[in-house]
Amino acid sequence: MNKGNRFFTIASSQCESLLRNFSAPNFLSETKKLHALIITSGLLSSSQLCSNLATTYAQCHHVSYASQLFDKLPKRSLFSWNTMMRMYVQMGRPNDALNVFVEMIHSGRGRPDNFTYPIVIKACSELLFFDMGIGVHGQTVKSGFDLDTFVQNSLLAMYMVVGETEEAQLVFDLMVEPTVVSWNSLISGYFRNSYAEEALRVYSRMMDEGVGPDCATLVSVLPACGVLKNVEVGREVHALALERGFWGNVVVRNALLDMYVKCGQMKEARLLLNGMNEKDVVTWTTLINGYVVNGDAKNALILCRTMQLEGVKPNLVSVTSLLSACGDLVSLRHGKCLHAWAIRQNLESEVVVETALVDMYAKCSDSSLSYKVFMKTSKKRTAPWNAVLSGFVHNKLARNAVQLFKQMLAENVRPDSPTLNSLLPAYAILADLKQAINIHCYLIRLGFLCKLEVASMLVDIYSKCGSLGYAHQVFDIIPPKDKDIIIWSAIIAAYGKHGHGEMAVSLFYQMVQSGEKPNEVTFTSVLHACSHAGLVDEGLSLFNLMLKKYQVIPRVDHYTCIVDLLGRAGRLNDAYNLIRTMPITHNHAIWGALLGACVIHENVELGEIAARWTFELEPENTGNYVLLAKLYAAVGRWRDAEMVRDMVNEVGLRKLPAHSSVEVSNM
DNA sequence: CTAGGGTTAG
Repeated sequence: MNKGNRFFTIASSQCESLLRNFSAPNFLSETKKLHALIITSGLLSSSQLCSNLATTYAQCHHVSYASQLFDKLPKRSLFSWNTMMRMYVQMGRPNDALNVFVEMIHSGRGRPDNFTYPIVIKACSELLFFDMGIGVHGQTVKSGFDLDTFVQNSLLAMYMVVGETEEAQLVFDLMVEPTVVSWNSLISGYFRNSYAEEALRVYSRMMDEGVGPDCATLVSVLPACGVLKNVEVGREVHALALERGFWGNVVVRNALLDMYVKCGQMKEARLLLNGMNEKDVVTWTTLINGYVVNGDAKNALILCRTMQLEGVKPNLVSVTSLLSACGDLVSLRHGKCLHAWAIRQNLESEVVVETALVDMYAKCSDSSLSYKVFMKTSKKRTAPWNAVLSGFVHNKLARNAVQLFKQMLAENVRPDSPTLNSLLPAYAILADLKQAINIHCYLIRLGFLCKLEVASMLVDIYSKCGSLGYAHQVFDIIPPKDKDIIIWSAIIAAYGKHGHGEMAVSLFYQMVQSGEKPNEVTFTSVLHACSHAGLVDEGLSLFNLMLKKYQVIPRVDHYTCIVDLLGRAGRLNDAYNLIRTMPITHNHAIWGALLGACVIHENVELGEIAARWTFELEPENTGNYVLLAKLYAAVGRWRDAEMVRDMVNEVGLRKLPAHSSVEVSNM
């Protein structure tokens, strides 16, 4: 042996024990040094050491060294197979993990064990490889590993991920001793598959059976309390968190905070935040977003300042929420500030931020900027298209919306239900029958027509186009038992709009008979139908029905319909008294209804009162001046009529220009 | 060595 090499050699037993200790990513450089030492010591020929080195590299997440060494191994231990697969799953490469698994099976060089299956099953569920997952499940049954708790838990999780809740429940029911992990998977799985009630039921069963919950339990059950707005159970969980010492976990605290937010308990949420001494960016963002979704955008922006003052930087999620707040406040100034901030933070090319920016500019009525941001986004995702579409419709740029939708199809971007929810109102604005038939055919082809909200919007579109026949056809497609209050209201409004009062009223009673409880919107539609068709008695009795039987608190538009009804019947004083005695504040519409009636019945005294109110409440509407002039002319007061007409011209000059169109250039 | 968890646009 060469004496000079003595200091640089190392015994293979030493290597083995060192390698065993280097089993985490932060030992990568040590592993590399040891690797070099093994080579210079001539120990690489030892297959045992090579195997150890490969697995250590796998545990250090060094894919290329691990796989190079692993591929050359003459004999592979089960441990090394498993470690390779786990490395790939942990590195977010489940596909490669499955390739290793397939190689293992086909080469006949290894038999999967109870450690292999959970890794493989996890890879299947991450790839949504449902069929393969079932196959692996079958293999576990054949080999008897399906009785292993870890295997069962991973199977349960996989079935939940792919949406097979019944299969998951079956796995759970067959477990001899489900652990807290099994219960947690069941709870969060039901929640993620939108069975929130079931999630709560499982939780209470778990508590009844005396299974000790852990942090994950609380974090799994709290979102279910949130969507169900079940603050009672939420408070119980809160108490449990304090009692069992889970309060120290920031994730639990954030989940609790979000539960209060989702239940609309903003005061409690705020108190909770104020009482926390450790707050992370998620804590703040949860409350900021809470203010936004609970309609208090102003406080969201204020809270952002507070957060920054406490030294916490907003993240991508915070910015999207805050941009939404700016849209709600129609505050272009704040929105632009946030846009600039997002650019500085290099967040502006994140899809969620881009989408939020498009949406914010649209809500602030700046369609050009909205479109400009959209042009810079990646056009592959549906979300930015939806945002710019809904923005166009929001700003009444219906033609642009339809044009953009066609472009979207030309570029093979797949529309989803939000796309249609944004787009279809554009067709209602256009009121173009040919276009309506076009989109109708398209919806049939894509199978979107079975969706109730889509059908309801189509009813509205045909109604706006003046085609009651088509509207009714669409209405009839929906089976009676599936018809909801929205589609009923749409068809009632359609008939009402075109003066078919009797039909509207008849449909209203059909709806009641079908077991649907009319709401304030339905009553608005049917009352409007009555006033439009002059069905005075019918309208009054329906109004009575609304107050007495259905206990609907009337809004100003209900009163407007009644004023219109009474007015048409010549009962002008009754109408006037109703306005004066109703328990809510009047608006321009109700006085407009009275003014219209006064013109028909040539009542100057009340007409002047009504007109004065409309001028006050709606000074830019020239129609009211025209009505008053018409009234004066009808009773022969020509000079007064002339004077009012002159006022129209003055008002007309002050009128704002109509919305400008946005140029949709070729992309 | 293996299984379960929170905030996000339209």
